[in-house]
Amino acid sequence: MAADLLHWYDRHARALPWRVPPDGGRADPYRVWLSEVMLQQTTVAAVKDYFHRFTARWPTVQDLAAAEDGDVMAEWAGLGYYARARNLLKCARAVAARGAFPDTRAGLQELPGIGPYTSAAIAAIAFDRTETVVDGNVERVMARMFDEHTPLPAAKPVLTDYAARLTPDQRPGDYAQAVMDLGATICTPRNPACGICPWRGPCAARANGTAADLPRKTPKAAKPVRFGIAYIGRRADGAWLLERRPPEGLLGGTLGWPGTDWATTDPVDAPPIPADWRALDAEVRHTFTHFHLRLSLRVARLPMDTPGQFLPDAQFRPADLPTLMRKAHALAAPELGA
DNA sequence: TACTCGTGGGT
DNA sequence: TACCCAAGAGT
Repeated sequence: MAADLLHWYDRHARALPWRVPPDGGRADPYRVWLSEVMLQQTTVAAVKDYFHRFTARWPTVQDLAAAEDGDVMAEWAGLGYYARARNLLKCARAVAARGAFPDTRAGLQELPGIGPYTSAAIAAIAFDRTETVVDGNVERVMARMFDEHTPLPAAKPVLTDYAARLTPDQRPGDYAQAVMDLGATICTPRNPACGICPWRGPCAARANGTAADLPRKTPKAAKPVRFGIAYIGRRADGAWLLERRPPEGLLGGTLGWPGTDWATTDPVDAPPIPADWRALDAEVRHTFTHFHLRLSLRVARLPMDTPGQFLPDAQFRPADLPTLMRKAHALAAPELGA
């Protein structure tokens, strides 16, 4: 069964920057690790440019380990789930200190930001270990192959067991990528292309006509709306009033505009410094994983003797901000002569 | 176990 | 528009 999938993969593998060349080039553990962390809960299309920028700027794990925290956070800005960037640096420094990546799944999983999926992926792809990767694609493929109706996430252990049963001991890295590619291109969440699937023969859901209904998932809670105010201040010399957010929690470690907490009740105006703050009519609407945010904006031109942390205009790039803060800047900048 | 943690694209 | 979804990890 695995041979059928590998045969399909050999003919349909997509050209992705982090792939091992099909003619036998060696997988670079650093690039495999970097790509897998970036791909956590993130689409291939979103990752591509980030991967190229990171590898161009930091070609080895030693280079990344020596980078400044703020530079890495700025380079990651816009990709989301910023704990990944914080853990990326921790992991790079741990690997640089020990000399190289561990070459076993257990060793890899001790590192920050490397969990059950990523450890298996690196071990299989970079070190040719027979390990089973279980991501969202694999869960969906296994739920259909075995017509498993138990809803996720409760079904995860059985789906993992199914996946392990099918894993071959030849070409484990290619096989891992093949199952994920199958899920991404054929065994898709909606309208699966069962007619051209290399596993259409053994697939139980295909036989039972249930493929499109699997995997089942427990319903998610509705997202509440939260409200807040952000203050975009600019000094007479063009410098911007910005702050580094605390290293834990939402947008932890990223650069952003000072502001109120985000609560389900109307925010109380609380400027970071006294000034002639002016409210903008437009608000930023942004959706996070578990709530919607409506962010009101205040802008002010600030005198040169204003206390606080200012970033000179020449060093300020909106692209260094997370998307929410970038949206706020886009609305406020025209009001501040930028 | 269940929750937290971003963002952009597809339908 | 309002969902759903994406190569999950940490707590």
